[in-house]
Amino acid sequence: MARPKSEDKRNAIMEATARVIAAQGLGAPTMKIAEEAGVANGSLFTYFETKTELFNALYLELKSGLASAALDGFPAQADLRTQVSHVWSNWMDWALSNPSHRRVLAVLSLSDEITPESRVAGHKAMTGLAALMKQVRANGSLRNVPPEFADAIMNALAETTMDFMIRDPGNAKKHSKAGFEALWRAIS
Amino acid sequence: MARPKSEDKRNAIMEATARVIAAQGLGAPTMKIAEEAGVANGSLFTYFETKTELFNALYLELKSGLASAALDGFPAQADLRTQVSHVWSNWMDWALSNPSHRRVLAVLSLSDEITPESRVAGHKAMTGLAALMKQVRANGSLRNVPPEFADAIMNALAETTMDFMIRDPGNAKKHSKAGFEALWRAIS
Amino acid sequence: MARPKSEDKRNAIMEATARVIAAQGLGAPTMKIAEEAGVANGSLFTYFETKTELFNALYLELKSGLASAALDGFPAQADLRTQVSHVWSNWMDWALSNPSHRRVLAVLSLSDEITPESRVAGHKAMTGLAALMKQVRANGSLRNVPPEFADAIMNALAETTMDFMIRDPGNAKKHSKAGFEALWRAIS
Amino acid sequence: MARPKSEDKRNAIMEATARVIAAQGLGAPTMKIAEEAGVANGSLFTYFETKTELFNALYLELKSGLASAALDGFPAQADLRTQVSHVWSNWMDWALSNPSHRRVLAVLSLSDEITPESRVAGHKAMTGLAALMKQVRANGSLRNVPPEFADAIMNALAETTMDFMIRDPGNAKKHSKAGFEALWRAIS
DNA sequence: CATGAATGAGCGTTCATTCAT
DNA sequence: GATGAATGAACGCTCATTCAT
Repeated sequence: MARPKSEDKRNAIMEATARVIAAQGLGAPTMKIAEEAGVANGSLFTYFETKTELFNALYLELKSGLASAALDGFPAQADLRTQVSHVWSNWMDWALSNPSHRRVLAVLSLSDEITPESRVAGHKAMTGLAALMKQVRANGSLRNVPPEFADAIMNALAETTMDFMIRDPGNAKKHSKAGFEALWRAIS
Repeated sequence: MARPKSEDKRNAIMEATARVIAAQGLGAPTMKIAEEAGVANGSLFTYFETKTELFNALYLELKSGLASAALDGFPAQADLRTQVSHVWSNWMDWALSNPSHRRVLAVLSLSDEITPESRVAGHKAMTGLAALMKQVRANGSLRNVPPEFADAIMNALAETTMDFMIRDPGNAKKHSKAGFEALWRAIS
Repeated sequence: MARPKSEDKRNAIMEATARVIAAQGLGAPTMKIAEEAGVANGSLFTYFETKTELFNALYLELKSGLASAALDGFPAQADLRTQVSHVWSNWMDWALSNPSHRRVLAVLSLSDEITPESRVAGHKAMTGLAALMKQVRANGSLRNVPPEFADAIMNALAETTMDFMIRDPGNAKKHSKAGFEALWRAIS
Repeated sequence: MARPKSEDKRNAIMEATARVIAAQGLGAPTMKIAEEAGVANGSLFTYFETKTELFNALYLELKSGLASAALDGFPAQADLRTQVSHVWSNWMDWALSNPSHRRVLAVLSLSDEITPESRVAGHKAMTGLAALMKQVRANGSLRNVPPEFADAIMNALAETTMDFMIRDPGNAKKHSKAGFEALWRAIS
């Protein structure tokens, strides 16, 4: 499955997909995606065998982007609260500067076009975060719940907070702080 | 007055819709829904003028069902923590006994077929819960946060918890308790 | 095929049909016709077994109405030109006071829902006119053409003239006269 | 540039449309048209975005065909009667050799799927004829009548004559002559 | 490899007609 | 007989995917 000729074109298609999904939801026609990407509709299928494969690839790319943004400048030496807060801020910043990516990721996550394999791979991309969460759990109230549950709670609170920041960007800072405090109370 | 419109049939269609959405997501074909409901494809449109109308009706019904389940046996005299815990338990029970309803409600909530009017009506159905949440906010850490944010946090934690209960029903009780504790820490 | 209960209802349906065809052309849904007539959609089929039968009945009724209007006050003693002119005027008056009937008749005539039998019957209704036309032909330039041809020419010129009168009612009188003169020249 | 759109296929669709309309009237299903044309139902929409667009294109093509047939071999130097007679003959010949085209054109002209723009364009295609008609009017009895009225009369007589020629082809020549004489009397 | 025309299953919806009430 | 819900075949059109150029 060596990557085909033009990495550029592949990226163009992926970005176009994000744009079209943001605008029209799943059900985004491949024809419109191709047009938006500036390629012929048939060419799309040179890069992705099916629409489902394209969606899964996009899901993974967005998830990776999110994970790497979240860990950017991670303060390895700081105390736990600072570390979690750092990740939280990065996450919120990413959402605020890529609102449509955030929306697309939310929509894709809900879709059943995304295979279990992709979901697992998505979590793998979060490895760095996982380690952090592990510490959180070790020391906090979530000591006795499954790891995924703790992750999911963090994720859920983050998603909720992001939604509010995007909806009301004037108070983004405030919402981010409130969200973090709620998270910290929930998990610590 | 000829054959009257059958409430049974209407319900059958609604339930069939829930089942088909649960299985195939939005995009559920009206033809399959009709078949599943045991009526002719054309009959569906006797009860709901459009697919969108059907989806909105289902959204409202599920939302109302959830709300009334949540408030069932509400302990009006108890202290706040007990009240919230009661609602939480009801909610979890509902999800556990109607896992597909829960999934469908989540999917519909995300869809942009659901009109703003339906969303407002959906919130109206939650009036009882809203009053409870108001007290929670008044006394807790979410004092200074927009009401919708607080609601959304509660919702997010509930959804997350439900997912885990459904995924691992053997430990449902345990997950429910852990979820509630996290919630209570987050909001109180 | 004794006529069913209410002659009134039958007429109401017929008139409603004319109105709906005038507004929407053939393809007028039976449901809309029934509604317009103030009866249940199913009742329509008590009076007319099929939509086609209804259309044929309407065709005949309109044709008869036209024929009887055309012959109203026929000046049996007058000379030929006066007689033709009288019929012509009646015809034009009918069109002017029933423009929608005229339109519907035109549309129906073109449709292939109207059976050959109905067309023949339609001509029968014109018996009186036929006798007149026979005289015209006997004495004029159309001596050697088939009777139907002569009839058709008169019909065609009449239709054309009516269209212009309806389109430009301010000059109705003028158009009627011009049409008659053209007819008279063509046939005499 | 991949497979180019095939002019052949476009024509096949257009002709198939004419055939199906001739057989079943407007309401001709796109699926049947496609089948008749030997293409997949979806392909029809590669060539014509909507059924309406297809019908308008066909209308224009038929109208142009008629106009160019009518003016074929036009005797520019001859006297007026000869010129009109020439056009008349051409018209009748066209109808006789394309009876279904004629029927289809008649049906389409009546339909309200044909846009005003198409009608204007249709008239443009008739420019040559229009000039001829102008002379006819200038010198004849229709001097004081709106041009459209005169055109419509000519058209009506032509249609009537064609009908008879098609119905009774054995006497086509005779009918054509009789029709022309009636026309000439009417307009000269 | 890129292109875009070709394909045909599938969709939401309509509507003539039937039939239980 | 009147009613209007029930039926299911059709319809115009879309779109993921294939394939000739």
